[in-house]
Amino acid sequence: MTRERAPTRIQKKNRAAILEAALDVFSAHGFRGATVDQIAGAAGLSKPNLLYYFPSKEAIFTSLLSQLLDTWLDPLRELDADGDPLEEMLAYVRRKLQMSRDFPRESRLFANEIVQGAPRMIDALSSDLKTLVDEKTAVLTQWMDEGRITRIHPHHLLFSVWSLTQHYADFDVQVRALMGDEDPFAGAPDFLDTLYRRLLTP
Amino acid sequence: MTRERAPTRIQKKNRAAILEAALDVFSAHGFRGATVDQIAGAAGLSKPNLLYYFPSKEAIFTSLLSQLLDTWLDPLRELDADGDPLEEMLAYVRRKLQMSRDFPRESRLFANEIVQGAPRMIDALSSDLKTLVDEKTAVLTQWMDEGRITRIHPHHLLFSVWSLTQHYADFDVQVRALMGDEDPFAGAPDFLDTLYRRLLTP
DNA sequence: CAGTGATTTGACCAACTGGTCAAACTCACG
DNA sequence: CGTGAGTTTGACCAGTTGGTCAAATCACTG
Repeated sequence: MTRERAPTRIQKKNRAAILEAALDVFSAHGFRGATVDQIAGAAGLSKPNLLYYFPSKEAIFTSLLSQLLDTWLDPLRELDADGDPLEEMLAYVRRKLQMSRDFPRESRLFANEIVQGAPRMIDALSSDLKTLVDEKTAVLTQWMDEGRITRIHPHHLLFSVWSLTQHYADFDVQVRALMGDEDPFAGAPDFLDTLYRRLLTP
Repeated sequence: MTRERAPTRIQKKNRAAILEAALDVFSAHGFRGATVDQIAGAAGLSKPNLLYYFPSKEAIFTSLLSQLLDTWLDPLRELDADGDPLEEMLAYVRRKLQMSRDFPRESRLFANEIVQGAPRMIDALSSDLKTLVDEKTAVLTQWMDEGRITRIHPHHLLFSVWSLTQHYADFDVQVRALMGDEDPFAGAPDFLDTLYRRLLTP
């Protein structure tokens, strides 16, 4: 009594192609700046054909968002309350920086959306993300109470990790325009390691 | 033999109203997401009337950009090579944070543009901004050579200031969704002061 | 207060965009 | 190899958008 049939080979291939193309286009132009035609073209489909797989542009976008948000938050989820506080934070920063290098489109997709007021994400932010952040700030606070890392405002500490790492993905053009040939990701790990070591060592 | 007449009272008033409205609308929706009608409405003008003052949507945008870029870079310009290194940097961070609090629209305007590849700003970035950054990184490097602040990559240091401060403007919705009632700008100055004091003190 | 240049507007246009639909085509399976 | 479900498409539509233009209105100057 399956409510929906299993997806066919073609469905799987095309849905994947559409989401991949949509990530490309949405992250580069934002929701409004992207056109269905553009996405269809990038996915190698005609516009009506694309709309056979997704009911609307909005549906593609939200499908993409909810699919990616989980992955995006994984590095924070891995922060282990039982590990060594300083090493846990340094490892978290490293994971986050790697995501900025390896998945800049995902970063820009979220950046675009949030800068414009996150009209399609605000619910996820104030539920899923908030829950996770509340949980992890509690861990940080405990570490501080135990005197194992410097006492600083835990929210601002998390924001600092996000902004410092995502900056390399979101503001990529600017970073590259100013650094010339030098690879930003060559010096960034050391810089961030030094920064958080000095900030967090009590 | 004036090539252009002096602007009339009405011209001054309307041009200013248009740029103010354009800042509002562009910063909230990005270039493509903003409509001329929206800007005209916000400025209290009809669309054709607005286009009497600016030849196109593009012209409004670039006019706005070039007008604001100068102000936006002022905090960095004020960094004084002859001052005390640590205090100069801390003051710079403070000025930058204040701009994020007092001019979040300007911050988001640039953020929107740069995230999308800065198609209309790339020239300004690689000329004006690059010149300024080259000059100031030289100052930072000298301070490091003199052993007056920690030796770290100067570019990454500047990027860190930008990302840490502008985050509060650009990602305002997210920050507020996670902090609840608490005012982000209450704790931020202390956090950043601690961070840079610890990072830069040799 | 007449005349002239500055300002404002309604009507309009062409291009673009998200989305629909019936018809045509393709594929897997018995 | 026929058949029905799954897939693709050309033609089309309505709403939006950036921009134009001639005509009307307004504001300042002599």
